[in-house]
Formats: sequence, structure tokens, C-alpha cells
Amino acid sequence: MLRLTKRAEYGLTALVHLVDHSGETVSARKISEHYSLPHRLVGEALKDLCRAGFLHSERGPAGGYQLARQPGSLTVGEAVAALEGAPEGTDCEAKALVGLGYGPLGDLNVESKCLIRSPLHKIQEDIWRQFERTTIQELASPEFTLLRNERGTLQPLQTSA
Amino acid sequence: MLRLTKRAEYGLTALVHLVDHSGETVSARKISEHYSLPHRLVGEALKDLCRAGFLHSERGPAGGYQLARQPGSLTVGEAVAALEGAPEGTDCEAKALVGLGYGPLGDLNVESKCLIRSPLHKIQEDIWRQFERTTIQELASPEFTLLRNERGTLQPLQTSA
DNA sequence: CTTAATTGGCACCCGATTGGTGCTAATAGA
DNA sequence: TCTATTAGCACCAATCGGGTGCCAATTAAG
Repeated sequence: MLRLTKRAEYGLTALVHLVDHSGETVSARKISEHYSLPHRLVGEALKDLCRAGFLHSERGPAGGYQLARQPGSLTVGEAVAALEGAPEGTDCEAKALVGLGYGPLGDLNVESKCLIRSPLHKIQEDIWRQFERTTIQELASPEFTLLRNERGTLQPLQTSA
Repeated sequence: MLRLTKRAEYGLTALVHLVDHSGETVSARKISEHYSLPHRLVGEALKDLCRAGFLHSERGPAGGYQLARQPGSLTVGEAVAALEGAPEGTDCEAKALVGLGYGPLGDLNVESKCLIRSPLHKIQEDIWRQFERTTIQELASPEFTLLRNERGTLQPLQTSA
């Protein structure tokens, strides 16, 4: 539960590989063979990342993919969103709309249920904030992450907040 | 993606209701009707929570459920674990074991893939830490949560760390 | 020019998971 | 006795995710 899809896992793995091989043009087959993953799915994930503009692609026998952005500026959140789609709002939001009169169910006091919405929504937001705070640079070089951990795992970055 | 199951959603909703009606014995049917949810599934969720020891149950026409623990000491993580099962480790862990020689695939350099494991695992742990830091008391009374937010959303609790 | 290896873009299948229900006990109040 | 509840399953149907098939477009190498 609360797990990432294989598509996201493969995509992040490929991103890490591309970070470790910056400048090279690496094919989906190379990546899949290197990590012993189904090469077709790795290809699909790479297509997603390419469609999102995170990668450059070249066709042909010497083709492959290359990072189009700096590893430190591409976040896990962006990548996961491109690989799995944007986080869907809880359907409780829809019911909140119903409670506000946008639906056919008027007299049900559904709104009281949605007392639960905001805290759960907050948790979801915290999760995503975590994703958006982690860059693929940190994925590729764990020591980078370890440094940040010494300062406090969940500490907000001082620049923004 | 990264969503909770309906079972967990209904269970948390029921817990919030029981917090708001502390001392009363409320039946699954009452809760389901109040929030217009499928009463059988609400019942299943309540059974789970009861099996986990979070609720007291009484049978018979006047039966129902009651909180067995203080709302401030029952965390969302505990409830979700009881409703959805414990968080399964990434199968990348299994592959890490393979990389260490516990499996039939020896020469694949799978371990390099698992460079991605620790950061992703860390993210998963952060998510769970978030769940275990949030109590159903906070779910039931959002203003409680708001107070905590003013002190910094992701700040570790000072008691433990 | 031909061939091969790649990306691009779908459609599709199959197995697992999930939402939801049926059924039958056990309990207990009216 | 009757009824409304919890307890514990088994089961079904729909959705979703992992994975594959297929074909077109591109491009390097022969």
C-alpha cells in the first residue's frame, strides 16, 4: 500500500542511470539489460519522461536518451507525476462539491464526512512536498542525501520557508 | 496513485465519528447512514479495527462500537496498518538479497539498481512517519492540526528526537 | 539501397487487487 | 420468539497495473 508503480520505479532507475552517465546517449535496451528489467517497460517509462521534456531522445541505431535538465533541478515529484500522472484528488472532494449543491444528493450531510478530508489531504500534500523536495541528484548519489539527513530529515529548506 | 483504499477511508471516517461521539456505542449502520457509505464495508472496516484492539464491540440490537483507546494516542498509521495491512517492503529489497547471493541470479549487477533503494525507502519511511505522527484526534478536530502547522509542518516532535 | 537498431504511439491481454455482497453463525434486547 | 446487531468467511465483478504486440518513423552502417 502507498507504493509506487513499477513504471515509476523503472523511470527513476533510468533517471539515476542517466545521471551517472551524463553526456552519454543511452538506449532503453542498455538500461534494461544493466538492471535486468523488462526493456519494453523501461522504454515506456523513458517515453513518458521524454514527453514531459525531462529527456532528449535520438532515434536510429546509435540513438537513446540523455538528460535535458540538471539533475539537481529535476525532482522526484516531477518525475513521478510524469510517470504515474498527477496525484488525483480524493473523491471526497467530489462529494464535497455534492455537499455544496453541485450534485443530485442534497440533504445528505456529507460535508461532515469531509471533516476527514482536510487532514488526509494535508498528509497527501506532505508526501508530495517530500517528493518535490528530493531531486534525482540525491537519488543518484546517496551521500548527498546523507548530508541532508545530518541536518534533520524532515527539516524544511531554509531558502523557501 | 499513492492513495488509500476505501477500506482505510471508511475506517478512518468511522474513527472520526467515534471520536466525535465518545462514550456512546454506535453501530456500523448508524455510521454508514450518517455518511451515506456502504454499510457492509463500514462494518468490515470496523471489524478490522476491533480485531486490532482499537475498538470495543457489543452485539445485539443495542450493540455497536466504542473507542478502546484515547483518540490522542491512536495514530493514523496504526489504523491504516490495521485496515490495509502492514507496508510491504519494496521488492527491490528481495533483489538486494539476490545481489548478495541469496538467489539464483548471481552475476547481474543488480546491486547498482538498489542504489535507488535507500532514497526511495527513505521516502516511504518519511510517509509512514507522517502517518504515525498524526493521531485520529487530529483527524477529528482539524483546529488541533492547524495549531501544529503553525509550529512547522514537518518539524520532528521534540519529545522523541 | 538495404538492413538493422532505435524511438514513438497505440491497443491489447492477463493476473492481481479492490470495492462490494451473500451467507451463516453467535449474541442479546424486546 | 423475533429482530438487530457483530463475527467470519467466501465469493463475485470491476478496475488497475505489469507486460507485450504491432507498426510507423528515424537514422547509422553495410
